[in-house]
Amino acid sequence: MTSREAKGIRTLSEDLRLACMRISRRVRFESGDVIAPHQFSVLCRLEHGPLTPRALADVENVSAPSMTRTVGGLVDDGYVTRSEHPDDGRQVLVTITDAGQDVLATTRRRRDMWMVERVTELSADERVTLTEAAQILTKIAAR
Amino acid sequence: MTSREAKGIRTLSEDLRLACMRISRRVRFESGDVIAPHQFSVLCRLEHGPLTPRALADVENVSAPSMTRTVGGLVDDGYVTRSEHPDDGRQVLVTITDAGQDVLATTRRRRDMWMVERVTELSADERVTLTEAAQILTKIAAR
DNA sequence: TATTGTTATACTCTATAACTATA
DNA sequence: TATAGTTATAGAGTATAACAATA
Repeated sequence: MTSREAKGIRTLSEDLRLACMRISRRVRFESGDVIAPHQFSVLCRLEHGPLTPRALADVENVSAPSMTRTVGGLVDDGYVTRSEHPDDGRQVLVTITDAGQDVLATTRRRRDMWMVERVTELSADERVTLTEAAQILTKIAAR
Repeated sequence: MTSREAKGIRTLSEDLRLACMRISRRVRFESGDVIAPHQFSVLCRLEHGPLTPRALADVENVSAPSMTRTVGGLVDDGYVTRSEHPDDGRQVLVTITDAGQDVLATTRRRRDMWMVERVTELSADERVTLTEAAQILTKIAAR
């Protein structure tokens, strides 16, 4: 790799990072979320099956008492339910409700709408470029 | 616009938004920031000149008392200083210090490094695509 | 009288330490 | 003895209401 290419990578990385962070920030502030970020994140984890508070705390990188509180709030709002674990009396299963699935879908729809409004204003060529870029960015986000 | 194109826009928008938000989240969690997000944001605002707490509160969309507290913390950490406004005895000027400029530069360097590591692993073709995409995403973030 | 900044107070989310119940 | 979950308590960051100083 030449030094010119290395400088290009630094510039590209900086431009990409800044754009992604600015877009993310604006989506969070301007899409009219009805639930808090930490609540949304937990509901996403429960989308494809119940989890214990311990598992939720680990995957969300928060303490067990914090997750107790977060789950408590979601229960109060009717977005999840607590039930006994079938095999282990110490554990609890947290399950998303229909209302929880609804708020998840609504939040995503409103967030996507923010981006749709902007992508619609682009040229067809720009959308082709972004379609290729989206695959690469998705790969970056996952690696 | 055909219905097929509309569906493409929705899918593209969703993919782009998710990738941007995931990248943003990982940068924030994995780049080892030494200051809190709200502190970083305020320091950025002060980068090109002093501002009053009132102006900072407005641009950051927080209350005046919250900004009093945030500025107080930055003063305690040595990243900004408070001084009298030359023309208006009610107002205060908040100015970034050299240490504040340093922490800003360090934070950006570490955040960019996260992205450089990933962009380096891509093919030259993929980087060409992302170079075009970065311009479009920057436009989206600004509009 | 309006504006700037701060203080008083309260609510939320976070944490660590201690406690209860179960494995 | 170890683990899961909760409760007790405290530390940040946010807010609104009230206050002092200045325009």
